[in-house]
Amino acid sequence: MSSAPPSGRTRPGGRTARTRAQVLAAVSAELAEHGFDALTVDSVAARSGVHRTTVYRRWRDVGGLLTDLLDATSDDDWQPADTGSLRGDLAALNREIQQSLTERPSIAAALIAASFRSEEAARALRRLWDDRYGRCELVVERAVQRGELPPGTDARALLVTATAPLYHQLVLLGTPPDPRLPEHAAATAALAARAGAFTSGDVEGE
Amino acid sequence: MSSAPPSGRTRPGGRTARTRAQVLAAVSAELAEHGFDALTVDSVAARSGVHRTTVYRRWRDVGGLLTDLLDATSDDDWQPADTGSLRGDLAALNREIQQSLTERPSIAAALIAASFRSEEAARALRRLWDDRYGRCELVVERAVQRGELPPGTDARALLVTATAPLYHQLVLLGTPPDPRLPEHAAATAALAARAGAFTSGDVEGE
DNA sequence: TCACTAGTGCGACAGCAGTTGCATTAAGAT
DNA sequence: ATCTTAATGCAACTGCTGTCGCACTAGTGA
Repeated sequence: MSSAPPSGRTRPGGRTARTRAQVLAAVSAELAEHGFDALTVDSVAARSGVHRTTVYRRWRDVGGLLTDLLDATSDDDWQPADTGSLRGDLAALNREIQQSLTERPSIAAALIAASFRSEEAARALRRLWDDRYGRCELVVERAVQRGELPPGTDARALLVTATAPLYHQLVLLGTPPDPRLPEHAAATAALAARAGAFTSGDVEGE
Repeated sequence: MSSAPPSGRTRPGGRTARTRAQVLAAVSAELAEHGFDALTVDSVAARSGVHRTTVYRRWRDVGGLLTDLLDATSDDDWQPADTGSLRGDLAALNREIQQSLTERPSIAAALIAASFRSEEAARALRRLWDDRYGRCELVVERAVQRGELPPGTDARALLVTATAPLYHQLVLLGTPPDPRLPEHAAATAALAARAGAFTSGDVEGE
């Protein structure tokens, strides 16, 4: 998961690396100044000093640029916070999500927008989410070990339920960010999970 | 909320109405045959037999076309199902949402995609959601009257929590539709709501 | 130091999106 | 029937996106 598709003996040396650095810096700067809507391959190329054709060849489109920027800036040893309680862990996670969707410039928000135009961006985003949700399953495992949750809890379903309201409000509904929403969504999901809502597909009261 | 912006004495008679019908039919057909990605103003114009310029003038862009199609096909007297229980009502609502996002062609999915390119589509979509969520508050009121929920329950927050997992899974995460998800998300939200998770901002255990 | 070639620069090109000015048609009013 | 003008048709234009062939630069290995 590094930069662009290799084609045989790649040559990651001086100039190539410099080109990539210049282009990614330009993407970041354009994103900060004009936002995602104004982000075009041409503007990035002009700003970076690299030729249009080179950008098109190596990154294909705006989605490719954002994907590479994401790979370059993401820390590969990310792990969920350990606050000692399921609710606290989920709240911390939700705060991170709200932060990443609200900050300016938001690479996450830009990537989501780009995923509707670029198949590469869509795949990159799904890989990212799959990776993150996978790591977060640890949160659920810890809660089970603490006896907070029943064994057999569907970690992925719980995590999606806890985080979905944030994405829905901020990305789709376009609601202004509510500082209490991360905690509230976490608390709600934790409450339902404790009641066994994510265990063996059956919900209390069914 | 009818068709296009009027500019004085509008003239909704024969030819204008015929043009609109032809264009909307073409949008629907293009959407069905080639999907949203291939939906361009030009292709719609060509198929409808109406001139490019006319489409650009009356609908501005793809978002405007989808907005008008939505207005034309939406029933203004929609109301949530009354199944006798909160959980049942939410499940029915979620089934409708899953249906609208999964059917081919999905105007809803296309409109969501378009909302990232067209400001008009974005506003139309938010109006639609605001309208729907507003009508669905009735579901929560009924539940309160039945004694299923505590008074003072935040209807909008509950509804968003109940429906968010569907949008998140289907639209953002790109997960294939799970036939049990509508019921499960509804049951989870109903469970949390009964425990007071959406009452006066405080959650049980805080 | 030298040869090989991946990567880049460059210009030209096709194609689509969206706009503008003007001519034409037809809806609605008298 | 006649007039007014909203709505449409038409053609030309700008600007942006993405591609292609060719020349050239500079890593990389010998």
